Amino acid sequence: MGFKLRVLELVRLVPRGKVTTYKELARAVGKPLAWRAVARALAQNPHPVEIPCHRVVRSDGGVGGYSLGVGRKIRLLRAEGVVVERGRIDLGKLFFRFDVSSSVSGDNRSSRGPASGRRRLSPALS
DNA sequence: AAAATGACTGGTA
DNA sequence: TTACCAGCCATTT
Repeated sequence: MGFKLRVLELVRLVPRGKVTTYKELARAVGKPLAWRAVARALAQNPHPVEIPCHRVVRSDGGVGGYSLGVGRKIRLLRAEGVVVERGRIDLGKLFFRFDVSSSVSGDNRSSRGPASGRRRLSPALS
């Protein structure tokens, strides 16, 4: 099975109303530094809406790209309840983390703490 | 075989 | 805060 297929399989596990990142996905497949390749794999997604690749966003909270157009991606996300404002998503609340314990070869190691750490949403709002 | 590519990332300016 | 830049890696030239 190729890298591409593993990525697509994982993306199917992201629940509605939540999002994950290219980076997180890369780690989930066992290649923490391959986010670029992950993005490429998603771009090759043969079935855009069926396989929820629109639930994969940037680590900085940005929406990221989409083969059918970013506008379409945002629309899909909102339809699932994801709040997208000023082109940003609050990963602090909607970030979905893969359960590493149930996959891939043994090289997992602690990599990261809980839900804190990423986030980059502007505090200044109004 | 070697170089370029891209739905990215994190650090610096 | 936004802008730019080097680094990353499976795939494609």
